[in-house]
Amino acid sequence: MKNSKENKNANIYMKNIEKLCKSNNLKLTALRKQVLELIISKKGFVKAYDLLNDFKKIQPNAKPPTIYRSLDFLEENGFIHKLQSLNAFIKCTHPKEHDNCYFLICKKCNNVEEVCSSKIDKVVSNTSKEKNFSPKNVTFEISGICYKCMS
Amino acid sequence: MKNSKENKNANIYMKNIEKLCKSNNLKLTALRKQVLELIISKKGFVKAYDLLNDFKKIQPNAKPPTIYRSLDFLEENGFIHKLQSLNAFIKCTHPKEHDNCYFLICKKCNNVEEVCSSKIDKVVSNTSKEKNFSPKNVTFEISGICYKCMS
DNA sequence: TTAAAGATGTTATATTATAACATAGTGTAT
DNA sequence: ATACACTATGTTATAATATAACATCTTTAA
Repeated sequence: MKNSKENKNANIYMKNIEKLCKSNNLKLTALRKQVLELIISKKGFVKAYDLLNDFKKIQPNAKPPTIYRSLDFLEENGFIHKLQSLNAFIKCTHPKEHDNCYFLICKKCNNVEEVCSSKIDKVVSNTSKEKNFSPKNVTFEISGICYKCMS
Repeated sequence: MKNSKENKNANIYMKNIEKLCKSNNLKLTALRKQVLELIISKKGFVKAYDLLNDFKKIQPNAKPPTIYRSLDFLEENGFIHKLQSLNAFIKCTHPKEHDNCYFLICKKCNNVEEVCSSKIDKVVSNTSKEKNFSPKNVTFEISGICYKCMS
């Protein structure tokens, strides 16, 4: 029951990705799609080499570049994010809706909450303006303990 | 002339670190001090293995753990920061003055500006409160183009 | 239909980081 | 001063993360 619900959500998610790729003229190849499906099938973040091992079940002779190239494509286009403080990857919860996403990472349960906040956006742009800086990418990751893990 | 000024600044910086270690009961061993001196002698950030190569000029049989352990000590105690998006390290411009530091990283000239801003602190604490999250470490790195590199 | 561009396959290697255990130094209670 | 515990460092090995370089296949557009 729970699984079928998750599958349904995953299907909806993938349909959306396909639509976005079509409208943005992006090539969601079989490989890239399979890699993304593996990523979204995970509860939380995933490490590149774990992904590679998973992927080898589909395609036994997959190699690191297989995965890293797909990760590059998916990240460049905002379908996944790299968590820099963990060297890990996680799906974007709302691809193509805006630019930067921020993360709360629980050290205990490893849950990652994606936060999208105009307040943070503003702080980024204000800080940049003050410093005469032209921002391109923002890494904003707060690690700590989530409410579920606080006793 | 310029060099002697830099040496003087480095000396002042190290005196401050020594004072802080004394008052905080931290062991600034010869090794740790030499590693920190190498880091502060760099204009910007430094990669661990570059540091190791530099350090080998002093101590030819230095190994990765030599460096990483010192980096751990220096980071834990707030004397240096790790730039997560670059896998690199940089001295803290004002050690022990507060908790979190934020960075503007220029992709062109590789200059890194450390930013300490109560506005950012507030956004971190407000975001955390909203999400019932207890923050421990903050990674906040904006990469882009600095004003000197804008044409 | 064919040249160019893009995607994937494949081998090899670069880069970043830590585990595990041995040895040496330091502080402290006796 | 001695012996113990603790911390730091030395050393070997390897784990974990990521990319370079080149070959081949596919797609696209002229």
